[in-house]
Amino acid sequence: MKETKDACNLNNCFLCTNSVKDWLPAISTHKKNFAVKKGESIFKEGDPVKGIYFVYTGKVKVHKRWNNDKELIIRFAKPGDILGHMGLGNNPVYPVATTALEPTTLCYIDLAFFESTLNVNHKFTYALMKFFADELQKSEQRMRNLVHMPVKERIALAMLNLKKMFGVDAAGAINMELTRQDLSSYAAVSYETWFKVTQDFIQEKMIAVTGKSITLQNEAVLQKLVDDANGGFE
Amino acid sequence: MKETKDACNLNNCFLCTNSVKDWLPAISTHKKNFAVKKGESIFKEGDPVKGIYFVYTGKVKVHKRWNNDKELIIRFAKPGDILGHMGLGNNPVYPVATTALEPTTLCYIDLAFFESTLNVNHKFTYALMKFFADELQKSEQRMRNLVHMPVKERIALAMLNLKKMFGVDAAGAINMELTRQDLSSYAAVSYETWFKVTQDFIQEKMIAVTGKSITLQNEAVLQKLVDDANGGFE
DNA sequence: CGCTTCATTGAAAAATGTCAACGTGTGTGG
DNA sequence: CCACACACGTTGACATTTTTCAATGAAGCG
Repeated sequence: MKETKDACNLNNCFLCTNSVKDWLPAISTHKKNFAVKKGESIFKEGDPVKGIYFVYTGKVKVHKRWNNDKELIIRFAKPGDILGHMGLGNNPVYPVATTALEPTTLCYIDLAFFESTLNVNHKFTYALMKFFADELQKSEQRMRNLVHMPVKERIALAMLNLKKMFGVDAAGAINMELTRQDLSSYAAVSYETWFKVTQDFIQEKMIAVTGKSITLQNEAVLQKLVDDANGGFE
Repeated sequence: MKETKDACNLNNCFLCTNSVKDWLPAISTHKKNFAVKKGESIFKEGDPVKGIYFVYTGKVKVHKRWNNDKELIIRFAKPGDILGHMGLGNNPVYPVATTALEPTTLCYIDLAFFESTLNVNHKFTYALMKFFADELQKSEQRMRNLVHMPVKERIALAMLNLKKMFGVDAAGAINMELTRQDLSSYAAVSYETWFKVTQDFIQEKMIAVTGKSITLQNEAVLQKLVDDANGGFE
């Protein structure tokens, strides 16, 4: 992770777009920008919290390790999102790890300046509170889904989520390259299981896979799988 | 749920303890107090969000339904906690249900006044933001635990959590009465499985159960189960 | 006393993960 | 350019875990 200059023009991250105008100069002085290479870690589980990151460009996975070789991808972060906010509570240690999935640029402010910002910049505090409320809602929704949904449905849901989050490219493929390991970690299933279910989906013409690109060919059926699993409750 | 007078003296809920002094009169005028009977629902999944609740006394479960007959208990709320905040994001519908587990008193403010509070009362917004950050951290931790931990460990963890959250009574039993259904929903396992594992724990003198009281007799072993499952990662 | 509800238990089924093997490519050093 | 090792995708068989189902027993209640 390398510090860079001028990567950010104060207009496309959560911090800047949610700050009052006259606080921007202060941000400009205090912020740092970083460039992160694909596959590089931004922080790891257990690292002491020193500051908070805002994603400017790129994509990042937020994950939690399990038993040395398994992991669960909690969520993805994309431009406009926040990283490292879970360390803001009482526990001064990051509870999750974050890794760039493609070249990523970040805006960073240290905890001290972050606290000043919260005190001065009420618009930001408010926006942050709302952001957390949303994240919490998503997290609890996801918790229930992961706990109760069968594997097939979880994988269908994962694919739908990815498309919703990252959109599709010109060819119609989900605009995100993930290793198969990552895909299975996101759906919270073993790699082999993920593979087999995916084969089924391909057989049934619900998705198409070429290399690392995934195209949803029949979103309606995938959605129906998920809906049926929910039994009418969302 | 019945409205009551004078149930709250402005000093023991999240709202009041985190507000600036001169905002308390306004709260006093706008707040409502409710008494909820054991087993009664405060709001249900899908209900439109009208306001936010603060637990004054009692205990509440926050749960999400699944397929008409299964549910997952997301978390518990006790005095000082907040209910209904997940509706604060963009989605104006409660994503979870809340049900009183014993006679409970609540403080309630409607959304309009809540928004005014946020605008005026920055101390409160700040505290709320911190609260959400903590909740989010717990939620993500719990998500990973529920996904990766085997049943036995999940149940051990559930018991330890309950003790940590609610403490013990004079006899040393966990200070909370839950139906066995609720217990299994909290550990995210089927009722029968919960029962069988619990029997094992009793055999091995790790817990004792009399009626609805549960006593942890060997917390260290339960904790070790959980720690081992985590493989050194917290 | 009969009925309903809940607790308890065992057996069977279903879902998922684990393991090992095989093939296919891909890069490297000779 | 070839041979080899190595990583990774792919697959099937198998083991394990967990749930589901059904039967039985116990307990409360009109």
